[in-house]
Amino acid sequence: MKNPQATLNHIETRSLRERVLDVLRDAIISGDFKPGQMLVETELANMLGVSRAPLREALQILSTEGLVEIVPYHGTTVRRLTKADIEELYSLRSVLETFAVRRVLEQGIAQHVAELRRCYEEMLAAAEAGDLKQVNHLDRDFHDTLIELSGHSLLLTSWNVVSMRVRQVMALLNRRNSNLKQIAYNHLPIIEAMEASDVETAVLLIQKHVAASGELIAEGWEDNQGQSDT
Amino acid sequence: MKNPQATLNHIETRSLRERVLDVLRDAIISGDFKPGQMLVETELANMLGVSRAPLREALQILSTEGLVEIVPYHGTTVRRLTKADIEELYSLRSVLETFAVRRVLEQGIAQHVAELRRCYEEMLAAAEAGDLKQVNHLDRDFHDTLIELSGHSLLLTSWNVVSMRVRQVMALLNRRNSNLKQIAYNHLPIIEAMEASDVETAVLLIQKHVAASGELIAEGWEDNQGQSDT
DNA sequence: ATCCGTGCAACTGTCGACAATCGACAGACG
DNA sequence: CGTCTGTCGATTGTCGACAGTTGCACGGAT
Repeated sequence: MKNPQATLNHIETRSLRERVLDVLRDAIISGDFKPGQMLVETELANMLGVSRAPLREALQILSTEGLVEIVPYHGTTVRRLTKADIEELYSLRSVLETFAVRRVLEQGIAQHVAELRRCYEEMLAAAEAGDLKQVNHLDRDFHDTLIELSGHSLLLTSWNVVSMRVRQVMALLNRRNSNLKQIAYNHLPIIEAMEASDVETAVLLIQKHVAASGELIAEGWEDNQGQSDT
Repeated sequence: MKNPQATLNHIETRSLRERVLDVLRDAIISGDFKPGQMLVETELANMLGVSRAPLREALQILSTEGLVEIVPYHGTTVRRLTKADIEELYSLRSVLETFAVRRVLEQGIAQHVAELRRCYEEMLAAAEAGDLKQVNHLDRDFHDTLIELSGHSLLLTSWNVVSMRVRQVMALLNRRNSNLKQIAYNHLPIIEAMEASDVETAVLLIQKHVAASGELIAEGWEDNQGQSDT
């Protein structure tokens, strides 16, 4: 291809199933679909302008990802999030991230940690600009990057499931924009420990980091938080 | 209901999708479907006597479970298992089981560990009877029980994905029936450490246990092991 | 002989229609 | 009045048919 025109973006060639999947997942993760909400197939299909076949395939996938609950002949609902779920979510998250830290440091490629620092710098900048949304995004990015750097594809897929639901929790909570800079600062010690290849300190710090936000959220969680009334 | 008759067991009411899913999953896990093998929808549908709709839904699920690979317009194949996959599988498995051990011991309910010992006793009995299949089954049972005892449902679902693929690896390898009793004995120290509530020893032992079998398998693994030639 | 289009066959992707299932409600019966 | 039973509406489960895409074999031009 000889650059026939500046750039013309790819036309959507992904299957309907995948596009439907993305739309629904986003709606759940972003909190547009509330926990407990009924997802009626014919309704959704009409809304999205597709037939029920690809829609159902997408729902099956969401089910295995734990985002929706399918009860045979009774319909699909957005999965409810109990306090116990939150506890499980953050405890497993801690385990996975700990594993990732160890793995990244075992490889000992300094360039990797540099990428984390770049995340941090951007997060700090966004925090100073008071951009809550961007801070949240970069926060996610930081943790996603950490997992990716481990170069462990199976870990990554497990992580994705956990990560999505964490995002859902955050969205339902609309994190009161507490001290943004503090959020950014919290990541610094972790990076520094990793730069120093101090595995045990890094592990301890990330566990504390995850546990702290987990407890903070679980503390004020009502089991019917952000729940649909229908 | 006044016990009209002793008991009559429920008739199969599960959806076709679920039943198809189980059949396909078993075929893959047991090695009947070889890695790389093409899974043609129309063929499978005819074999199973169902239409393609529920079949496809089952395939989508298998895809998210990592057992098959769906390439748009090109078909579905049983996922290949490379040496790197095995390494990832066993390393994550180690992490998950370690987490489970900690969690079980934190709860400190002695009755739980007793259940593990029961598994062990049965395994030993089967080993002495020279029943390879039963030993393998109880080996699985031991590790599944460990996870279940943690009472962590999210961990359990993550585990299931890992566990299934471990079973697939074992099936493709048709474990040479080495010293069966040795397999059973290997579990004893873990149980004893747990009974003594010696968390760190138990963790160390289970990590060694998993790492040992992982290395043993990865060592002799050809990347095209048990692969379909089609 | 090689290269390039063209049609074909084998799939997968999508759709609309029909069947099966369940909960709720109303009505019959004791 | 309570219990059981039949019916109904809504929703999911399943199917067969059709549309779209891909790779490949075939044939013609160079």
